[in-house]
Amino acid sequence: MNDFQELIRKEEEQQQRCPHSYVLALTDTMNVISGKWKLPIIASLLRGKNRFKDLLDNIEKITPRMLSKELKELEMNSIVVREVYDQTPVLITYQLTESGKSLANLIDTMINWGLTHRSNVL
Amino acid sequence: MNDFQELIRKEEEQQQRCPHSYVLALTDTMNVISGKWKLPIIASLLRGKNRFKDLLDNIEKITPRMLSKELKELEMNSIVVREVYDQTPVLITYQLTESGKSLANLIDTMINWGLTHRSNVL
DNA sequence: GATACTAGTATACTTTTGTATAGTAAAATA
DNA sequence: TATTTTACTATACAAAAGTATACTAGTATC
Repeated sequence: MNDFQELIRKEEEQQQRCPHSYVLALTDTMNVISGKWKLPIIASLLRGKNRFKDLLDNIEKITPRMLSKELKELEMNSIVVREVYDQTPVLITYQLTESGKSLANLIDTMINWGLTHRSNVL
Repeated sequence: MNDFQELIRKEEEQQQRCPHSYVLALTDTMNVISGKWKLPIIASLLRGKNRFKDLLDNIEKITPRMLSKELKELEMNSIVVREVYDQTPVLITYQLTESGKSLANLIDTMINWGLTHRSNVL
């Protein structure tokens, strides 16, 4: 293959690749939902559990270390906001942002794919 | 809290939990797409790359070990079928199943969530 | 005053996931 | 005959992710 053919091939390849912004968007989404505890935490928050202890009780087998770590990551990714109510005793809540709440649609799509896949495989 | 109250509380909690089949479906979906290389492989297959070498060349930095390992997992999960054409030299292709192809919709949903999230965060 | 609850943190460890590097067998090409 | 191509496998290792267990500080309750 000569240089010209190689150039053509590369250009064709470029056409087939999806835009870089799509790759970034997909990576962002994966970062938000991947790991053992992200989706259980988000699902619990969608159901209205919003205190540390609520989540700890609601999510089976999660340790405080993991819950704390994951909540921090979700906060950094703007999925969750941590709010401190300066009462006595202090009350701390974790609320989903708009982006966080909008994950419900994605989760639905994932559940639907999973259900269809199960019926395909049988 | 007495036993009756506890019972009521548990029943309310049950109502809030999503059906077990949904949890299974979501877990299935996560298993299919999680890991560093699953989505790049699926995306390449969607673009028509179907030989081992094609994928190896098309997916930046993947090693043959990982490609082989992931393709086997995708095959076990009925996302991909490996076909051996008994020519000489032998030709082996990896094709997406219907379930595999239908991941394109899920990927689109994920990209759209990611794009919206990026614009929300700015 | 002792115990319990909330909201976590600290340390050490195990398991899972991914990487680096080299090698194989069968056929095709130079 | 030597090198290249396809389609992988093998071994060892490093890094990331998750677990187990214990602990803390502040307040509240018995």
